[in-house]
Amino acid sequence: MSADAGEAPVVESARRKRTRDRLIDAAYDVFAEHGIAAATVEQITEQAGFTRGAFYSNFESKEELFFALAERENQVRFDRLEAGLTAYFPERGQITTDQISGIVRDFLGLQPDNRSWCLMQSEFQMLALRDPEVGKTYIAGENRAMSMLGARLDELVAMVGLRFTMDSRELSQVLGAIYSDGITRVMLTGSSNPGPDTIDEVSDTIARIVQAFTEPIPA
Amino acid sequence: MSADAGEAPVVESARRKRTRDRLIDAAYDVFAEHGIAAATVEQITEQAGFTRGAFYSNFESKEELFFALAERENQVRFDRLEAGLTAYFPERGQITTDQISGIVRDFLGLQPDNRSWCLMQSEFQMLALRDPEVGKTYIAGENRAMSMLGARLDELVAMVGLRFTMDSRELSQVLGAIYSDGITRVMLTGSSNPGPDTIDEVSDTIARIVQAFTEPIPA
DNA sequence: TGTATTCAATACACAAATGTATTCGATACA
DNA sequence: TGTATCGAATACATTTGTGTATTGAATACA
Repeated sequence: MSADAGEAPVVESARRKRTRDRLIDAAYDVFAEHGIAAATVEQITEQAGFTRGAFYSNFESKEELFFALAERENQVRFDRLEAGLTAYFPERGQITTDQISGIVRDFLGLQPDNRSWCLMQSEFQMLALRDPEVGKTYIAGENRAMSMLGARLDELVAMVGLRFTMDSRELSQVLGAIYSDGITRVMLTGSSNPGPDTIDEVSDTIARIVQAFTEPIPA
Repeated sequence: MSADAGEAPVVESARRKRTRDRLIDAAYDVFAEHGIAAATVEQITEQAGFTRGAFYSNFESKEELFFALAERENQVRFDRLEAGLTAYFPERGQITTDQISGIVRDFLGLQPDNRSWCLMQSEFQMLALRDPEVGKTYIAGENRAMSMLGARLDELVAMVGLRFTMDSRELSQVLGAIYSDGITRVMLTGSSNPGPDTIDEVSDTIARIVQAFTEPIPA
């Protein structure tokens, strides 16, 4: 025990941070391909170009690594959604509901990297369903995202002289559910099936629901 | 090799069927608790009151056991949904949209055993996302259910002089997505949180959407 | 009742993954 | 430049799960 024991180790070296980040990147790929439960520590460290020593020196467990991954990516997605929503409705003034449909289509179609992220979300949800502690964290993230989305949508439709006839948070939840369900179906039918499940169809459905619960602001 | 080799073993003994069924029952519990990947053959057979010998004598792999489970339960759920839908709208004649809301609430609230089934559905979906062959099977089941639901809903609203303003299959998909998302949230907030996520709220949302996309049949 | 067959139990050999104790090289710092 | 520290590599012991080969009890059948 040194003289200044008890002092919290506030700094993490740059080297350590790089290693952790590379492990998280690798875990993203490996978890997406095999799932958290089936993924091995060896696979992750190999993908990252390390041996297992690096893992155990940086994380307690696979789960801890997953939560670090989820937190990082959740924040990235949250910020991107918020920024994207703002960027798409920059100018005040009149806008038609048809234009809104087009915007929804564009916006959703542009979301990159959906496959791995969707798989991570599902993994997270499964953990949440099986462990109440994880459940709290998961729900907190969901609520944060839905509240932000609801508030943003309120602002945005107000800009074009409209308002929602359903609570915007409830509507956000509905749209989120349809979106998740939709992209899952798109991924599943994917290249093998040029059938009716496309991102455009999902966008259309979302636009139709938005339209059904929107009305002009009375004067 | 006996004289009549090459003859297909058409019958499965009653004993064998009982063993398989007990293993499937046990797998339902074990998969729900730990997930397919984390579940061990030992856990399943122990839960069923067998040793691993019984498993390897009846199934090739955990996955084969899961597909047997999924097929059995999928059929049960499908039949129950179809029967339930019919039972709830038995008589022709006028009915108000408020009554429809009540019926939706009742009907959804009554679905038993949601927790394990939802977990199995999620597990199935994850397998489907990672394996195209499984994906085809999964999508086929989904499409079958949604088509049935859409057709049933068409009949039912027609009975009370209404029709949908959205394709009934698309609407079914929307309602299904909201329902899945909703019960997941209910399970997650569950007993720990008497907040806004209740089965009643989910039912209300569904009823509101049905209402928004329903109109009287013009004379 | 005796015989054949079926099927789960048992025992064993093997593979895979884990976690820890230790080593050793690289970086920081004096 | 020398020394201390940090962090990843390595080696090893252990655990855990798998799959198969064999056994033996129960059931079917004559």
